[in-house]
Amino acid sequence: MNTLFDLLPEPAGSGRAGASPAGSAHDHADLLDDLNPAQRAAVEHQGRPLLVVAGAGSGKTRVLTRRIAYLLAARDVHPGQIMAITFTNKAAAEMRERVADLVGRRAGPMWVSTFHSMCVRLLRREAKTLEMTSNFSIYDADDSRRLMTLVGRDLDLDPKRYSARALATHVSNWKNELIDPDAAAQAAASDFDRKAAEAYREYQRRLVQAGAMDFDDLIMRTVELFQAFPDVAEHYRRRFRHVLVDEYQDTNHAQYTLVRELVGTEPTESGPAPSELCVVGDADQSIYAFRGATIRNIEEFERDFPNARSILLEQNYRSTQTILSAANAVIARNSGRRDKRLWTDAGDGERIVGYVADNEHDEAAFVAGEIDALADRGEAKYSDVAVFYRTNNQSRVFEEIFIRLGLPYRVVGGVRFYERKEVRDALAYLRVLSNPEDTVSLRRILNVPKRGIGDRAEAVVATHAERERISFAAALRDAVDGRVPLLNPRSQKAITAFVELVDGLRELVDEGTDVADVLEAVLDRTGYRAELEESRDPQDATRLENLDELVTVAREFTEFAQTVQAESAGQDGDDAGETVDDLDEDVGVPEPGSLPAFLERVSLVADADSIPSPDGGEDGEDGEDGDDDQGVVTLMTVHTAKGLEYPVVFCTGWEDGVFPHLRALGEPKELAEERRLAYVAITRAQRRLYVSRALVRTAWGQPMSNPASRFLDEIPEELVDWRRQEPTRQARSPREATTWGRRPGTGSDSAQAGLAAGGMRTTSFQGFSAPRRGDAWKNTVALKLDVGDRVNHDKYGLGTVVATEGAGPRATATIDFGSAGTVRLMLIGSVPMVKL
DNA sequence: TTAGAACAAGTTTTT
DNA sequence: CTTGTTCTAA
Repeated sequence: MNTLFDLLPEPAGSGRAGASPAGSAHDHADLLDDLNPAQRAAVEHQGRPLLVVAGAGSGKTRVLTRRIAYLLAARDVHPGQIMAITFTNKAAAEMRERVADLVGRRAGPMWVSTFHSMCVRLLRREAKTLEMTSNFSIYDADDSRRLMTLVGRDLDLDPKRYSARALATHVSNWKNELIDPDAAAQAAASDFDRKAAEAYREYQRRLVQAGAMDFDDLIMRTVELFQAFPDVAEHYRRRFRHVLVDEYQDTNHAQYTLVRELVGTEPTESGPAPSELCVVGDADQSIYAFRGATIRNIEEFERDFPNARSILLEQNYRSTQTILSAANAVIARNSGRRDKRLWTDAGDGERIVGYVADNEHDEAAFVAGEIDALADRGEAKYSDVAVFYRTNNQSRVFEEIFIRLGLPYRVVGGVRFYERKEVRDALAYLRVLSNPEDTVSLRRILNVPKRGIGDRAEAVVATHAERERISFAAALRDAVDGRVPLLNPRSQKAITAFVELVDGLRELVDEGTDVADVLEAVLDRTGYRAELEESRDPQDATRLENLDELVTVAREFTEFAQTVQAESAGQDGDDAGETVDDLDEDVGVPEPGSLPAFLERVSLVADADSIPSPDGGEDGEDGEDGDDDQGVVTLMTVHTAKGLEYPVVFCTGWEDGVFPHLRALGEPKELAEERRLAYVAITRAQRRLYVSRALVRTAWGQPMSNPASRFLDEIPEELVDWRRQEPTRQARSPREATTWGRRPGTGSDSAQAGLAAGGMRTTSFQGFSAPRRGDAWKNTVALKLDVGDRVNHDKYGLGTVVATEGAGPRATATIDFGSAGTVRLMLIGSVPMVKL
């Protein structure tokens, strides 16, 4: 929650008292002093476009912030000429703070923001140019999906074949590629594309009608703004002479184009010379292709920006050489990448610890035991430890065991605060109050809580709106006046009550009531709170807490804005020097502390969960610390872990089908991204790294036996200290993994061909110690099986195939092993099984 | 209109 | 096994 306020303009005079004013010759020497040569070059570079290829832990934030400070101190750049773009609010806040540490309050007029905030700010300013309201709502993925559901229904699309989700994804991809509805229709090659393009057009029409933009629009419309109005683009180019982009490998095509438009690529007769561009990123950490990020942008930077310069940062200040060597070895398997080898002068450190668990519970128990031992030995606090997994559902087993052992932990990610139903409901009310035409929000709350306006009534009103070519909100008013045919009196009454309710609430807003008080009124007058209070469902108690939390957030938001205003009123004109132009008047930007400002903030800061930082300092809102000031263990997906670092890291679930994920196994591109994900995971660790896998894992209620992750094989064996590589005496049966003692014939039964190999199983079947060379075996199906085939499996013995699914590298077979149970197995790679 | 049952589907997610 | 969505009966 803390990031909610970090992005507000610094209260005037809040610059750190001790910060030197910077700007003197003495100061810029300091700015370069403790940098390595490559970092220094990146900070000092002038002129041509600059790409800083920053390996994990190579100090890229330091380079960025120093560069900004250096621009101000040594090159006489005005802060108002600087635009720094990040992907997350957290990164933006951190950058702003660190620059402020260096240059004090001169940092004020810089634009340091996310792509999306920056675009919102521009779009609100230029709303008139684009002939739209500056008070537009911002739709997130959930809103988009809901709107698409309505569109799909109206176009009579079969929701099975054309799910709102799929359509919304398709549209999002188009927008990321800057393809408008016309172009989409034009290029549509398949049936699906044609329908989707049709849906796209309608979807867009409705967005406009609702006075709303989705996340992708924010970028795309800004690009359109620049391209359609060259004078507007030129205006901003003159203003922002320095553009810096963080995490460049995560940009999509639209964002890339935006950056190009922002800096300009060629000098024109009238316009300014291109602005100075500096992008920082690491292609090896590109893990968001599924969201439209295209690694191409960083790979082709030199082609996109001719005459560009690249600087490579390979020295790492985070991890031991052992960890870096593992990371280097894994990522080296990706083809076509720019060679890059991280190194450190910090020494080798401990070996990586490996563990092969019988099942996921055993794996979790191992992790918990290790954490406990590390804590006992005083080698790490709980807050030094992070546990990574590929998918969110894997957190459960860890939670179960941690709870049982009383090990304090915190799960980061999953369903975020602002994605919770009750929070979204409450916000939908606020959005309707702020923007009456926001149809998606309006229809969301129409019957929440239940007030007798069912699907039928809603459909009748929607039809009326469509026929009369009026908005849904207007149609509701028609319903009140009895001008909607086919609406039964009961529904009409309910709608009237609803409209009056909303009108009453809107009066509060008009009177200038604080956001928090409006919110309280919403919860009370609608009966939303009462309904939850009456419920006996324990989940509803949590919902109430979340709503209270939201009220608190709103309260703090207003108070914070008031503080800022009071302070800056007192110190007007004192700070930050003269403004560069009218940009700082911030036309169209909502009044600080107002309802629209609040809504913008919560739309753009979905980052509600704070992550306990490894230094033990907790920045979360629920401050219950672990005992003895040890903090808490952090659990999260690898994606969430990007950008973070921990002294001790557990990489769990390293199994083919889990990590790399099943869906990636057949696709070389996706597999490469999984490998980058593995690289990210490994490079989070500072001192100690653990890698583990489970032989059997329950997936969808069925036990699955997964082979070792290929990424494990890719770590040089001498770096790993395997604590355990084979199942002990137990757990050969997938059915009774924990209670199993012995099973007939184990070890000596001649029918158990696989097991007869005895100790050799370790090397042949698990194969860690003999990493295979070449990738050919990996994408081939080891066994072709059909229903009815008999097989002999190293672990489970004789079985009969009862079902097969998928094809090629994704093929799985469900096999009945009689007394050993029924197991679903993947047929890729080295299946320890033969067909009879 | 609503509540309950049946049913299907199931990565990752900075904004 | 979960979760969310759609269908059916009151």
